[in-house]
Amino acid sequence: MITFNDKQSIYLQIADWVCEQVLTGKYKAGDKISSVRELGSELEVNPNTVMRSYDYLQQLDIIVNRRGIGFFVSDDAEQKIRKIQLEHFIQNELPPFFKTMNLLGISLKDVESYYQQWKKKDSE
Amino acid sequence: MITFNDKQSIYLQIADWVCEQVLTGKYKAGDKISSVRELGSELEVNPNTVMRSYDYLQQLDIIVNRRGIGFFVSDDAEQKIRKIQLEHFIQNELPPFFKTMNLLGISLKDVESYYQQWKKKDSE
Amino acid sequence: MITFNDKQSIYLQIADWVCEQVLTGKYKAGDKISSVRELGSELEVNPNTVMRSYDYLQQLDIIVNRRGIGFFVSDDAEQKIRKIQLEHFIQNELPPFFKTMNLLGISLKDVESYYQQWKKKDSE
Amino acid sequence: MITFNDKQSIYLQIADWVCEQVLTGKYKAGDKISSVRELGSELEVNPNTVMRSYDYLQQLDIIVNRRGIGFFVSDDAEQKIRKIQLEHFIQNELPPFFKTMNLLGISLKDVESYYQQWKKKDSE
DNA sequence: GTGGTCTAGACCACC
DNA sequence: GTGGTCTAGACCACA
Repeated sequence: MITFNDKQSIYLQIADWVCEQVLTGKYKAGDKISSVRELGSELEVNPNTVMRSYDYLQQLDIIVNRRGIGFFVSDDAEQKIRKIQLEHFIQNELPPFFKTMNLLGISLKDVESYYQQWKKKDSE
Repeated sequence: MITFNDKQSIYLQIADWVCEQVLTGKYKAGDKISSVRELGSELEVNPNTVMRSYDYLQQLDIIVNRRGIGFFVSDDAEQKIRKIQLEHFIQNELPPFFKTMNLLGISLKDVESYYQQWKKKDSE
Repeated sequence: MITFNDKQSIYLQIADWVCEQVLTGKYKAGDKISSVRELGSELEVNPNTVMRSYDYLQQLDIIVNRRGIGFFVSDDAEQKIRKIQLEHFIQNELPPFFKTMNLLGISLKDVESYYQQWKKKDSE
Repeated sequence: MITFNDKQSIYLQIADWVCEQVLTGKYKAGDKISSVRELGSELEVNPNTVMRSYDYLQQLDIIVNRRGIGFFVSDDAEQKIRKIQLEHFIQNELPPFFKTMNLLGISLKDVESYYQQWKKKDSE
């Protein structure tokens, strides 16, 4: 379901994955998300780790907890995620991305052609 | 000389910085680079940390050691760096970059306009 | 458990020892190996030194790390080790060995008789 | 003239090379060997380093110094070298060599075939 | 002067 | 509990 990356902590990768489900519409506002135990066993990860992801998402008001019932996608989750990720993308991802492009002599046209290739692969 | 970032370990940032010096031509093939002690005191960092960077670069054949004399930029350092970084960029940076673009609904034109802004800032 | 040799750095001797455990089947693919602290106190060596060994083995894909859990013998560790050591033996050990044999006038028969003696000692 | 190896100190490699010249008869008992400066510039090495080699060989009574004239191969140099190297070979080289053979499953017959190959190459 | 190794001890994030 | 990084300081061999 997720293939984990070694360079980022697992709980953040799980949180990102949940956000992705929201952005792609697989999780909608008000939906109940998998329980900590479910997701833990599914991903072969310690439930504590999943709990940490949910804690993190809860702090960002992306999910809410109803005691004894489970975690639910909050009403404005999608907007929140969009806002947070867009900000992060522009401030923290684009500048080093552009810097690397410059250093390696990669033009926007090059990026565009890679983009076309990637879209093909992705749609397969 | 370098302003360190909290998200990556110092020794990797030093290694990256050395690579940047090579790519921008400030260090050329055969040049002696600063000794671990020199660079350590210059960056206000422990010499062991610099040593770790140099170790790392040596494994990649980007720098070589001459016993008792110091570290030198290897002959094909620039090619090596270009190859490694280009590969990394295409395989590990572009795909998640495109994925995020898609998720957030950012087009290549958007990226281009950010690029123009960034170039202005950079040239100031 | 290991008696260290002065001529090679400790961290490399530890790495070699781990490889030996794999080659002799004491560690099998997927096994968790001792934590850096465990092995450090067992060998009366600083944990950092063990860490350096593990770092080295990890670069060779002989062991892998699971975040927060420990180091594990990688699936193809034995093959990797065999390949690396065989290559090293043939390219870097045999030629000077033969050269010395020639210079000192030692024949293969001589070597064989020493071999028989060594096997006796070893089996005691 | 010599291609230096990174794993051993240069002065020992130079000393080994001198011994080799004696064993192969290129230097004979009583011969004057290259001066420290000559050999230093020839090998592109600091004269101090060559001096250290000569010091080392002098301690072993393999060469002798005649003040103001130079270093000379001592009368029993060849025997001395043979004795020292043979001892070293049997005590320090053979055992780990046999151990590696065992671990990697290499037989004496394998070694013999490699030996034949090596002799061919060497005689080219 | 150069690197190379090791120790001791600290702090951190993560599982 | 796990590894990962960094510091401070020491000692060594080498050029």
